[in-house]
Amino acid sequence: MIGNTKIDKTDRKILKILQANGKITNAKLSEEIGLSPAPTLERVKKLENSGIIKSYHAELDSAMLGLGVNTFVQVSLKGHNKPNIETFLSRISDIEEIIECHHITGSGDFILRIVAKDIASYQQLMLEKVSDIDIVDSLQSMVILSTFKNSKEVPVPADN
Amino acid sequence: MIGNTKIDKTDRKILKILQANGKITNAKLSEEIGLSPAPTLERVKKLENSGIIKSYHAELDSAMLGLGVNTFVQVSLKGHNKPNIETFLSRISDIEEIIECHHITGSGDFILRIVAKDIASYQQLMLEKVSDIDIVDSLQSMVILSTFKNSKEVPVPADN
DNA sequence: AGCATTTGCAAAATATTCTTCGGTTCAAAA
DNA sequence: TTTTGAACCGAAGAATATTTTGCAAATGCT
Repeated sequence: MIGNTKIDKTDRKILKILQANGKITNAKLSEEIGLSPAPTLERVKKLENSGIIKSYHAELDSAMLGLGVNTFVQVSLKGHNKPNIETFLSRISDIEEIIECHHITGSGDFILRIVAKDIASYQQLMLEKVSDIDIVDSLQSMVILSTFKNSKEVPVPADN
Repeated sequence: MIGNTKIDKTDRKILKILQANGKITNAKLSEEIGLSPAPTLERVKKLENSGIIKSYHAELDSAMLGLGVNTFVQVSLKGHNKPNIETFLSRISDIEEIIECHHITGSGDFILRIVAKDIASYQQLMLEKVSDIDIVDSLQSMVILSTFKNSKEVPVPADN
């Protein structure tokens, strides 16, 4: 067996807190869940080793970094076969402005999440690096005007 | 003046590293950027106080939590006026399964990111809590089949 | 039930890390 | 040249993380 994964109420509390604040000290975390530091740390380590906690990240303010354009793009490929898909993925995997790529059901084949400095550099990126891929059939951009919710916290359901 | 914000090459290194690993110790971070711990911490604090670093989060494995369904939903409202938009936002703001909501250009008015345990609970959520909002005109769900890229790291451009 | 085993926890000791405080260098401006 | 300020370093003290030990309750087995 690789890893046992029983999540109890205390673990769920921990997960909720660490999603909201990944940099909380173990001491404060233990206070909030009503345990002493030692077993608290033990639980966190177990959650990390089991893979339930995948990683920790700093979230930046993209506007302050000069990344003013934020979009979703629906991509359709000319053929939906495996080699085409793999070609597409390998072409976009190195483009750091493309921060998400999901294979989806529905009208398009993929949906991308892209950030860019401005419309000009966004256009350049799309023309030179995405439209350029010859198996790309159609692109539909959705520019984000404003974001009302952007939670880094996923609900943690009771597993029953 | 609120906060001065000059980002140099070292700051960009720090931002890149903290995006990838929000829990790195200040000691290791200082090693990686070639500085001693003291000025490293000073820079991190400055980036936090300026708002460039907004927060830190643990990233969880949603599949391991039993959240097997992951979707994007395009939402069109019946009227695009301000009261309608505000009504819509207030209705969805409390739904924790809706983890993102963006106002967008294009065919729809909003795009949502939703997580659910399974198709049944997803359907229930959509029917009872989203379709139910009477100013919602149309919904188009895109179910994520697989995710090829899900970077928590935004490119940090040189500001020139 | 009775015994052994496991699990979860707390307290204390140790190790690591953070954080602050002078002191130094360096470059730009007066 | 002198001054000023910014950025850095090293060391010391404070806070934190981590390990170890031992206890108690729950669990499993005969």
